Amino acid sequence: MGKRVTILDVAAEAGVSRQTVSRAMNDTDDINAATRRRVLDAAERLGYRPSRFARSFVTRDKTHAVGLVVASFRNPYYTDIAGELLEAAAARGWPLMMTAVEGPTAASMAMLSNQVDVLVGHFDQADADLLAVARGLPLIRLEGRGRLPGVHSVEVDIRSGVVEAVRALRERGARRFGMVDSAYSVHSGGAYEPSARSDWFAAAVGEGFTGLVPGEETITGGGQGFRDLMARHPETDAVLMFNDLMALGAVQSAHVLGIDVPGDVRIVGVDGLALGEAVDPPLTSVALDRQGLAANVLDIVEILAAADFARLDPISRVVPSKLLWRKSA
Amino acid sequence: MGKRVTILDVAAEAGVSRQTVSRAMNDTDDINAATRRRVLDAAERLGYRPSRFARSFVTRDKTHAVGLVVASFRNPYYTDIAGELLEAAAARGWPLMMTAVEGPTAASMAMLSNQVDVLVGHFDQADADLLAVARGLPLIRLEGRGRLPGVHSVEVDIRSGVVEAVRALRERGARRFGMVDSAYSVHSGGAYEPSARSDWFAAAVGEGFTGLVPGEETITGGGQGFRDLMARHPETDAVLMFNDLMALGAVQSAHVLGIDVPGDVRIVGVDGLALGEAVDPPLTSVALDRQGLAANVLDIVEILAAADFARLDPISRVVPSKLLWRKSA
DNA sequence: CTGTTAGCGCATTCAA
DNA sequence: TTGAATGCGCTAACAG
Repeated sequence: MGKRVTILDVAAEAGVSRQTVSRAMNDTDDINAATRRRVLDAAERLGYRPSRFARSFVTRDKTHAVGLVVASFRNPYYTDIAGELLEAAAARGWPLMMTAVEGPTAASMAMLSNQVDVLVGHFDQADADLLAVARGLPLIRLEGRGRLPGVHSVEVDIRSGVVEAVRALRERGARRFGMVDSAYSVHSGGAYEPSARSDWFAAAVGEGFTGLVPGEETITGGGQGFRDLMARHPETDAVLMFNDLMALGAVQSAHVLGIDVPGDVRIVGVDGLALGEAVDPPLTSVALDRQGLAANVLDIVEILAAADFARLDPISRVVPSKLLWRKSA
Repeated sequence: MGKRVTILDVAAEAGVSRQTVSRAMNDTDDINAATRRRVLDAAERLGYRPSRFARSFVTRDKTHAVGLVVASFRNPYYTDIAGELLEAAAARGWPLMMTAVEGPTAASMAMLSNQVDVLVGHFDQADADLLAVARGLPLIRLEGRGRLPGVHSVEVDIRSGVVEAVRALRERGARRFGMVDSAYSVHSGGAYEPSARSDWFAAAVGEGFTGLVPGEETITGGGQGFRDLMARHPETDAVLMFNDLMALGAVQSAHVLGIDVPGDVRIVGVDGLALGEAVDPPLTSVALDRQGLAANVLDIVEILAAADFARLDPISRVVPSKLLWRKSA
């Protein structure tokens, strides 16, 4: 592990000053072509590569390095959002870095915090805990609300979409509503606890709510939950699945059970994944406006950048959801 | 937009030396608790945040920053690989950065090249072109072969899996083989050109090859291609779809056409996406060993890191594919 | 426990 | 077109 080859070594090798090497490497025009060639050859010979740290240190250009903490790459919900963010960031010319965490995030965040200017993600932790591991970086919480200075957020209004979905389902003749909820809850200590989503749904439905069953947040879990629901409440003619992944499983289960969708039962998912097109019939869904989400996140980043990423009071945005009416309901 | 708050400002504000500020910020233990408090308060008051550039510059620890160029986040094929890589990198404690490119990659690569030590991706360009935009960084080509120094690669052996699939299909009684190929080809100027995958399939099948039709590399495209194939060659009883995404569409199309899978037609995809579980029947697939892929990539990174990311002669690895036998064939 | 002294490797002034 | 000086902001090594 020999010493690093520096600009000085190249300068000596080529018999020029280090500034000339710098000019050659950065391809500026105020340099003799022959000199450049000679320098470049010397650099090649020595295996010289400029230190990216020294370079970014000295140029100290304004960066907009966004660190994205992705909960899971197995779940298209997150990758769809990541893709949108990446695309939007690239369009603005900002590097976007990602890390995926499936367990405790502290280690990943510490790693990222040395590389970026701001951290974005679907964080579970409380504001204070987040701030503690963020090493002074501002945070943008996705689908949650930040209260403390330095914790900003972009919320997603699923509720209005759920309400609209119920209204639309009623219009089409649905009378008995059931839901398969997520069995997972951050706050409960293992026991199932109805999600906010299920509360909204129950409130919107009012009369005619047949039942609520929990299921794992997977395709298989959704299928299982749907079977449970239909076994306990066979009169159900409209089902809201906690998310599209689970709804995919529900549609598949309906096939197996000989239940016609949407003839016998109307199925609605949440998220609006592109994947909803993969099943027959294509999934109707309370869709998240991902582009709007991404745009809002980057707008906040822009504001933070203008303030040199100082600890500003919380900036909060809300992105409405929209009903994506396909064939399953 | 004022001048940056530096460690010196904080030192002055707190009435200590800059080294003490450094100690307080980095939370080392050789510092008096009261002093640290005072420094931290001063830092907070001034809105001080250490320059990550200066910090990484001066510590100059060995980094293993891997830059991943992802072709598309809409395609689970790439995100599954990205997830695997991310997970494997995190396990080794390396930051992994990603960028998604859906058009020309030069701009993205230039951006990334300032942030990472090595570039990894499914590159379309020729070695020489890659090297030109990589600004001296070594590259790892996924599912391709590097020939020039500095261009390493991890190839995936789909061929053996295809051959094995054909053998297994024959064993189960299949006699007439068709394939829906990808209509997309880098090298053709727009015209359809059979893929290598289709050549292997045709060679493995020999007698009994009914037809080859192109389709777009999407769920819908796969469904369309499958319909085309069955319309032209209704005697087909086994179909290889170019990839799983297209196979998802084929299975869905079969439903619509009243074709029983695998009773009437056996359908095999390629890639082994987790998504294959989403359809009924679950997809049989020539699966890519993603973990093997990720491990090999990181092994190469490790070798490169040991050589300070110099331009080494090509390192090439090959990851075998394995048949994932589910229910569609 | 705290302060002092030295760079890290580069690009950006300036002169020549 | 090239070279000499200067400093970016920080931490490591040593001193006190």
